[in-house]
Amino acid sequence: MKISNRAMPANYLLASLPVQSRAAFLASCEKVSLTFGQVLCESGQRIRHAYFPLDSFISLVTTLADGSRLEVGIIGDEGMLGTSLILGVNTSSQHALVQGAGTALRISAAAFERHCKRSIVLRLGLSRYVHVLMSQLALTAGCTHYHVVEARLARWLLLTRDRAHSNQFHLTHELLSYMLGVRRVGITQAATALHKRGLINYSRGEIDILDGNGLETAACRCYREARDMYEQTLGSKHAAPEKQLQ
Amino acid sequence: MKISNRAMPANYLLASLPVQSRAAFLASCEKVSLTFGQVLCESGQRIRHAYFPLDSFISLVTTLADGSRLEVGIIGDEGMLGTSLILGVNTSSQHALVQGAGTALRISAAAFERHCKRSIVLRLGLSRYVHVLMSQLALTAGCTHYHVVEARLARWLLLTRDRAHSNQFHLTHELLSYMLGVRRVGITQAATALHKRGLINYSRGEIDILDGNGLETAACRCYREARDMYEQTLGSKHAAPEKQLQ
DNA sequence: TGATGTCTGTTCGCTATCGCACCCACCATG
DNA sequence: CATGGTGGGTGCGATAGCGAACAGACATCA
Repeated sequence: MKISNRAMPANYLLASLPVQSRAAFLASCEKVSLTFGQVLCESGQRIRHAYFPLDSFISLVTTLADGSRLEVGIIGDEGMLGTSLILGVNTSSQHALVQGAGTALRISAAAFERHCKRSIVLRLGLSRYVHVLMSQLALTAGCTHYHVVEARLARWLLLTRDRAHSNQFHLTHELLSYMLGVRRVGITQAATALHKRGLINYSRGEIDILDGNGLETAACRCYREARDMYEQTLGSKHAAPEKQLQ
Repeated sequence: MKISNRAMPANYLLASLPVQSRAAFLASCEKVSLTFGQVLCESGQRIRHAYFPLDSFISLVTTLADGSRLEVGIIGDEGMLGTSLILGVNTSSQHALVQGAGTALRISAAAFERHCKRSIVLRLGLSRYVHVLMSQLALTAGCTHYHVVEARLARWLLLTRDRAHSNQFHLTHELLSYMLGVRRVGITQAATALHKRGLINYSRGEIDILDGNGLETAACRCYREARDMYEQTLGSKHAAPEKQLQ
């Protein structure tokens, strides 16, 4: 039952909210373009806006005291950035940077908090996503610890594909190594292995997924698990999303 | 300004809530004893109760599709188990098992949700803890990935000490290896190293921290960071906690 | 056409951790 | 006092990933 009409990008988290609570909320949003590499919020800093990606996607990166960094989450049109605001906290504890350029709906922190206060169904709907994000954080912690780079890379490429809505996207090995917390050489080796198995192609930063199913087999099952968890909690992204402004 | 009166154990998360919202809440709670190894909720199962440890503490364990397990959080009298309920979700995504026997305040899921609905300050106070927990999940993901077993073990012992309120507690290498996701032998080696440096003693499961400050030096800075984050968001545990029932 | 910068591939020695197997020390119990 | 269970120590080869350095391939721009 996959609906393939991508002519009008939408945010499925917003689309999953009840109609009556959505109109007023959308009126406070503005559509913005996000450029690759843009930093939307920094760890420890005040959150100025919440973002609901439409066709962009955003990495959540945690920074340790010794400076090491690791991507712990990725947010596309299935989610939102700025969940802390739902919890009544207006500082972020992670960096957020744009991995895939595109558009997003943006709302100021103040307006967002106001809407959350006013509409219980809105807050509850978004709270469910906070729960999903927490579960995914825990899952990712385990995955990062136990699984080899090749499987993690495959998983990451699938996550990106789902959010980019395309089998092709731009990503250098350098950047991937940063996301997965390994050396660039480690990515090159894993990517070479996936390439030899005919699953992907890449050249100078242009990655092309040739065999999505094969890639899913190469990935750890964490990919499926995270996806299933989302659908169990928030319903299938593709189950007749209601029409949405913008 | 450390208050050392431990005669009447209290849960500091509850103590941090405004007085007026607390009385009714506490009336719905009952004091229960938790025994070592008890499973309080299972991944994917319905949550029956929320728990606020008094002198017990609880491990949050994530399970991957391939069966590997990893502890991703530890909950003592600074927090609570069952945060999903605050988010309007009544299934847990992690296992929770009792690491340190003792007492806790328990409240049924239904009553908990009712109180959250009624009292905004209650919900907001607990929501801040959800934020802390999320931040700690992200931190732990990075720590687990980058830091060596010895530093992680030191951190874990300090976390446990804080929650057990004692420099001595019972924990076998076997169990520690399970928590940290490494071989038992890996723990033995790390523990031997810490022992040789005069930081800890242990024998047949009885662990004794000899030099807390030294152990903190041996641990990665993630320990301090997590602690600081808690205090920044929820205030110091030891800043004159108001008197509390039970 | 050449110069420079970006992206990818390869190699080498090194370390942390793994998996497995076995042994020893201590304790409780019959 | 014998026995079995639990907790801890040691040793060995295997391996995933690290750090560093270098080389080639391609693109852009002067």
